[in-house]
Amino acid sequence: MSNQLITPKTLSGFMELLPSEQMQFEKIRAVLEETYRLYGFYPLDTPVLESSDVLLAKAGGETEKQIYRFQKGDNDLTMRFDLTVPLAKYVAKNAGELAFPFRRYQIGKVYRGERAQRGRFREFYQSDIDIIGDGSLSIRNDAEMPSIIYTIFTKLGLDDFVIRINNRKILTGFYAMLGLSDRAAEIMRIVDKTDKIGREKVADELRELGVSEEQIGKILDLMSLKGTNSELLASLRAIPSENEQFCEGVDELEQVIAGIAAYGVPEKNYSIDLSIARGLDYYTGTVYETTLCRYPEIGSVCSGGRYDNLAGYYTNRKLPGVGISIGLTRLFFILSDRSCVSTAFTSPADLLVVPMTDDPEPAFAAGAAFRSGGIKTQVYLESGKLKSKLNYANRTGIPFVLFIGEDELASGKYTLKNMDTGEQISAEAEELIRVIAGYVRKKESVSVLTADRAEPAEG
RNA sequence: GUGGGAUUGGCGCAGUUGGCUAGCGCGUCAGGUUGUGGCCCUGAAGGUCGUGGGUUCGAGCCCCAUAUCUCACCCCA
Repeated sequence: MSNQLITPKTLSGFMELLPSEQMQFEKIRAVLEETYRLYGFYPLDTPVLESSDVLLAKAGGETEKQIYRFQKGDNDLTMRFDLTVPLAKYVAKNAGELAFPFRRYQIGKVYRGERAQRGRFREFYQSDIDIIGDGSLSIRNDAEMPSIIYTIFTKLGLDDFVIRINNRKILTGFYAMLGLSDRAAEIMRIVDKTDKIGREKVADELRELGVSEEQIGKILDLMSLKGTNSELLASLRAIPSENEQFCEGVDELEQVIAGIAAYGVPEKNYSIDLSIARGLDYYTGTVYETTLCRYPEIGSVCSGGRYDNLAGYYTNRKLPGVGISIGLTRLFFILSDRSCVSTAFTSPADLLVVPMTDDPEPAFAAGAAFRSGGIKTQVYLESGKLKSKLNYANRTGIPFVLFIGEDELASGKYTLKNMDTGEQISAEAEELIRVIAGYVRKKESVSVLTADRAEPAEG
């Protein structure tokens, strides 16, 4: 009979969590969501499936190979591979109904049919915010994005991160000045890999592309400019250029950097980095990439940028936007892998009501009373030994158990046991609610992450 | 798509140059303790060693094939 069983398995590249891990994940997710709301973004939920012609309007090359696409009847369907393209469609479709600038956040699963790898998933959460303008959108929005990221990461308990910022106009303008406009996109893709493969290999790849030694030298010199943000801006200013795009890029970058400072983001958490370019080619100006300093090898956990014409595939209306996307699944994976996520307080409830008599009704009444007092309450409904009931509270981490037996029914008071301390008190519901609420509040005030104290595990 | 590693009770692993009844830790269940958990002690259940062939007196171990997982490359969150 056992040979007829089907092995319970989860597909490679699909993350599935145990209950306490899921609680941790949800806590992080809640921080993101709260923060987005705090900054005045609308929630948005678009379908996981879209018509292929809609989703693949801009795709091509590598992207297309990694897409989940299939036929159902006469429909050609594709699973979304990011949240930005569906947003572009949504805004184009509903432009008449929306108030611009349109600010939305979306936390949702996306799908990429690439080979799974450490920290790389086929199904993963992206957590996006974007601001879309009608006709135009102030560059100041480009400065707001990093400030939101800063707020979120700080709330999570991370402080050792850098939001790296560049502007693609600087790169495209610069490459144009070198007479390399025709290969700008490829050059950016290569340059973007510097962190990973190093200067030498970047030079090799550029050489293969047919870029001359002199040009390579200049490209490498530009991207390896070092210094503080103001020093870097000064260096850029010092580059003699008549190229309009280049100058515009430097202007924009300067405004964005000034804006981020004005938003109160500490200097150590953001910096100009002329080597980041982003692979996706819909970015037209500001680009961001965020790395955790303790874990540089995992790459970017959050990236995005400015796109002037993403909705251009769907409408003639000009709808420029700027957005940023947190790779929530990857962020969670790496943080819990490094034991940085606090395992404290992942229980689904604050109170477990345990009936000690055959009559469950007093327990139901107690459950209702504590819930209306704001206490997350479960009533234990199974028969069995007290030992296994208490053990259930242990396993799930429920911090309080309420006993309702002969004694309690006779006295009209409940017995409340604190599972951490073992301490028991006897009182009426109202008082016990205060005790539980106070205890729970204290426990919940602990930061979601313990990253600051954790040593990065070497592997 | 290209390379490397792995697959042994629910989970994590050990298993020597091929040799008796395949072990360990965690977990589960029962008891020690019938309204008081975690710790401890005792005991029990649970395995066709991924699958299919082959070599051998004998295979968890060697050979071939295959599946799945995993790490890395490409690309990306």
